[in-house]
Amino acid sequence: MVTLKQLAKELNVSISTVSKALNNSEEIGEETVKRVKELAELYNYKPNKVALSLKNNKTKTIGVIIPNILNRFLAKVLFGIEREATKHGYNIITCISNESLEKEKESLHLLANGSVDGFILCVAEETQINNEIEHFKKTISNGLPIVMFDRVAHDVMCDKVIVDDFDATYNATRSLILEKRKQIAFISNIDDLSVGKLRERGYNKAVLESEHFKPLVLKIKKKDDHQKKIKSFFKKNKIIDGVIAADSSSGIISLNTAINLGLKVPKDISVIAFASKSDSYHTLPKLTTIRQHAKIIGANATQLLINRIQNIDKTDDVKTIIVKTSLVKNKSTIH
Amino acid sequence: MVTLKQLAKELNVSISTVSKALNNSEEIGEETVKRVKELAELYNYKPNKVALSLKNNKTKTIGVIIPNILNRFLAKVLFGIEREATKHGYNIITCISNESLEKEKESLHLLANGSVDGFILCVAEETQINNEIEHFKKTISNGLPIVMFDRVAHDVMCDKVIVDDFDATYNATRSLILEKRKQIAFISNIDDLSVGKLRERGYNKAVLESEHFKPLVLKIKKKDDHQKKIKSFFKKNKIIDGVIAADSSSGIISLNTAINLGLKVPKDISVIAFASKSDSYHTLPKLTTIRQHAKIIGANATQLLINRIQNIDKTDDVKTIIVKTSLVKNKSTIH
DNA sequence: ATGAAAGCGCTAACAT
DNA sequence: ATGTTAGCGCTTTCAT
Repeated sequence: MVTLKQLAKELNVSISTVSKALNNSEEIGEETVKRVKELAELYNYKPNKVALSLKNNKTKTIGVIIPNILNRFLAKVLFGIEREATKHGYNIITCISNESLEKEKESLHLLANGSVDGFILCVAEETQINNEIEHFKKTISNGLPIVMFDRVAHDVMCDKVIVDDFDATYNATRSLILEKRKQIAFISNIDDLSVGKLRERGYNKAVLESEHFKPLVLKIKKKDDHQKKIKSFFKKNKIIDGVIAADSSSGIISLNTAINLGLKVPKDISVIAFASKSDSYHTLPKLTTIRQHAKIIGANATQLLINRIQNIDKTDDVKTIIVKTSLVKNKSTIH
Repeated sequence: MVTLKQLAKELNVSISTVSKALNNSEEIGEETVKRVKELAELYNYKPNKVALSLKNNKTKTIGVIIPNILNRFLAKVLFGIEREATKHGYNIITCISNESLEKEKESLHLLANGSVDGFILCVAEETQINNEIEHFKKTISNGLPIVMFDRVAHDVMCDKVIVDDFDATYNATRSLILEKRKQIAFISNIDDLSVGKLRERGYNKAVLESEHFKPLVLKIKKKDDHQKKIKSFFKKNKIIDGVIAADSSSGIISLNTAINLGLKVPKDISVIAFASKSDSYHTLPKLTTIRQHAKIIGANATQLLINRIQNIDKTDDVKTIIVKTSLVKNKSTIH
């Protein structure tokens, strides 16, 4: 990479002249500007990012810490973050916590050495279970803003972007009740997460407020064989004619298992799941899904963070944006 | 963030003394080292990454450019890259080209300003279609090494990590032939990609060398309705009793569609797809898959790049690592 | 044992 | 219109 120094030497002018010329300063003569720019072009000069970062005490880089890149929702949020960040001239450094508190702490720690201007993160499962928040607070008090999305730590004062999980699940459950379903089950493999609990509560509310209904919940653990669990759940509870799935995998497997057991979908049983569009193609009939608008969540989180970094909002008040879900009806439900 | 300067001031010693003390230099007195370290600990001092990068002319950061983060395989490779990079003290800056040549060029260009020490990338679809390679060559000649994985540009001299796509598909097709299948179809939505073509050729070879067989290929475009395409393909070609899918989506939809059409799997029809373990759970019976060991691919690519950055291999020869696939047999095939 | 100074690449205030 | 200098935070060589 060619530097100002080298250009200056070759042009027999000072470094600052070159710098000013390239930055279109009024001070420099027309002729000189032309010569400088031509040589810079020739050598494909680009200002060294590291030097600029040091000078400005800003890296134009965002640290993103996500628990699991194989989760479609999280991957999509990352996509949204990347796009929005790029739009504003920011790069993203991605760390994957793998749902581990230790790795999350370490990532936060390692990047808090001037590598990034702030963080966007989704709290790791282990962190939520242990309810640890000190590392977040410390980072913020060190002057590095954090924006949390989806799974958030409520006791940390920072900007947040969340989903209306409770309402979404409540409404989805209501819609199955209106289909005159008799026994609606709730199936989840994210019981440990804040959002998993919210979804269950939304389901419970809808079920309990209609007096003829009783909750019926299946919680699947990571190590379980999902297919087996769901199959035996269905066999044991033949009465089930509706499923609300807290995650895409549970939704897809539920529908396919129902069909495997000889049930007609949606005649005998309806299925709704938190899932993406492409997930809905993985069943026949296509799955009715609760869409979380992951890309928008990512974009919102990024905007919040950049605002805070650039201190556009002079207020110190933290903001919480709630991104509304949409219930996208396909053929796995009647209405 | 506290700096050496601040520590020095507070301790009434020079900056270089502090620096040396923290780096366990022999030159500094025991007592001083102790005082310095204690204060550094107290203030949670961390060497500024940007300053170090400038000094060392090394960022310890890798630029990763992937075409699509929603592709499970690519996400998994990214996971492998992140893990291996972290292990070696490297961060990754992720850019998503979105299969666009322009974005790929731009990302390469933007990060070639000292932001990263080298690149790991998977060539964008548009780049492969247009067969553009100048931007890669330019980057390399600017002194930034590139490692390509999966979809590679053969005419660019750089390290590569690829999959044995041809052999894998050939062998998978052979295994269906040995099941005495009569008409094995090949279904792909990645026809434009180098790996898609390799897989088709592997299939073709297996089919053509057994004289009783004829190739039967369905190519799905991005904009198509995958379910409809596959359903009508099956309806038009009732003779199909085996499917080799070049991608997970085609595999899952093929199997579910077959069942939807009343076929028994694997009795009436076998399905094998390039897909991951979790994909195999999205069908009943579980899908027999060709596994690409994405994490290993990511780890290998990272090792190659770090070796080159650190010039551990003094040779200039470029290396190509072929990561072998595994055929993981589940219940969507007989043998 | 400690400190001063130079230099990594850049910008900007301050000379000339 | 052009140049000199200082400084961002750090390491390291070279004084003292």
